[in-house]
Amino acid sequence: MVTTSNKSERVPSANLNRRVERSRHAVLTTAFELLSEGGVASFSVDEVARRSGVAKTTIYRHWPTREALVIDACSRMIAEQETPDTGSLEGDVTAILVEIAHLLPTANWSFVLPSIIDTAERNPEFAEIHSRIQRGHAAPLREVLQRAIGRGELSAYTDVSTIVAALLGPLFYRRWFSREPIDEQFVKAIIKRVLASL
Amino acid sequence: MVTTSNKSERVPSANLNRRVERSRHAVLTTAFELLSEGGVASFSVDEVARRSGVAKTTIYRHWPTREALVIDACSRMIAEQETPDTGSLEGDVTAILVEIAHLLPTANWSFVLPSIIDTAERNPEFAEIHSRIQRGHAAPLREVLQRAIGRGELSAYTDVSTIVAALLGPLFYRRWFSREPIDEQFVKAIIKRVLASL
DNA sequence: AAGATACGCTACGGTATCGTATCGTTAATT
DNA sequence: AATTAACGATACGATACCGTAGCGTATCTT
Repeated sequence: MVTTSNKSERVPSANLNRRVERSRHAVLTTAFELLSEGGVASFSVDEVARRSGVAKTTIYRHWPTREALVIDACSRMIAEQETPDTGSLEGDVTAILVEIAHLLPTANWSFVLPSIIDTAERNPEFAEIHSRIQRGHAAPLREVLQRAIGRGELSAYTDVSTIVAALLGPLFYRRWFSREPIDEQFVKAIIKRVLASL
Repeated sequence: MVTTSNKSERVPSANLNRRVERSRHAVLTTAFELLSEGGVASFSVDEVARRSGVAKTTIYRHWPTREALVIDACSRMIAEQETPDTGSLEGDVTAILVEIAHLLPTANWSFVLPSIIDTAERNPEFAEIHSRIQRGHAAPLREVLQRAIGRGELSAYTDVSTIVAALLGPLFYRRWFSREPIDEQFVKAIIKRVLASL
């Protein structure tokens, strides 16, 4: 940036940022919470102002428009998951899917995701966000599959995308479509079927 | 409330119904169209009135509230699919999945479904509708699997629900989550994997 | 201590929507 | 032909939301 030297290009100081950050953080937290409850559709800046205690005028000083705030709040959902390394493909895949199965009924993002998908269906900005969230979910799985290919545990010609769909699809299906419980037995059954076919 | 005399029970005549049906039909058609475009969230009675040419007052004579109309329009999406009968399980499953794969990128309901799922996440009435739509999609698959069990082609202890999730999940995953194309090669790969494990 | 910066509060104007009321008109019933 | 039922047009009150303006206050910077 700029040196504080001769006259100045006014670098924002730490204290100043602390103040700005306080309201920014309060707003984003509330926004995310509101999003979890009602989805993108029922999200309103007025409500965020009411709940967070931050004045609406202040909110509009940080975000130019409602949509910008929603998008910013959505980005909070891009939660990278850690990639396990058990040594075997089956171990890795099991670890990942059990974790996801555990998160699906409870995690906040699982309530918001349909709303984002819906919005993404008609709004490119949300399509981009959805794409990032999606990649985040699939990333660990892709990695352990690639590693298995590296070890020679899988053929180098394996179609990773298909396997990912075959593994994640059934879980997501149960969470949002058939709304059946996702118990460990189910997860194991899916894994067994998919891996047996490789 | 007056009896029309001793004899008749004032059955609404055909002509009267014709008139009522005309507006009912116009409204429902427009409502469904509007739903396909913008989802449940952006659905408005005023817009239906504008597009359909039916006066808003008339709409409210038939549906007590906006939500009632939306729900009624959503019900139009419960499109039963026909169940094939090729003689073999693989033939039947292939026929069903290819058909779905063909519909997923184009059919109107595929644009609205995320919106319904989102709404269903917090609204019991929509949860019920979603459940019916869902059962409609899975029904043919369940049936051909049951038939296969009947023929002895599958073990009587096969968990049908798991197989359905394993087959439909990957397709839905690609349509709404990873947004990858669903070509015939992919469908065949999924079917092969799942059926090989039985 | 003095000036700059971010904030809170209240109040707008504008728009969209819901659901209702009123009243005149058209179509169907008898 | 007379009556009844459904419809259309307009207007309305109520509410919620967006985004902005004005102005005073608290906090930070120097």
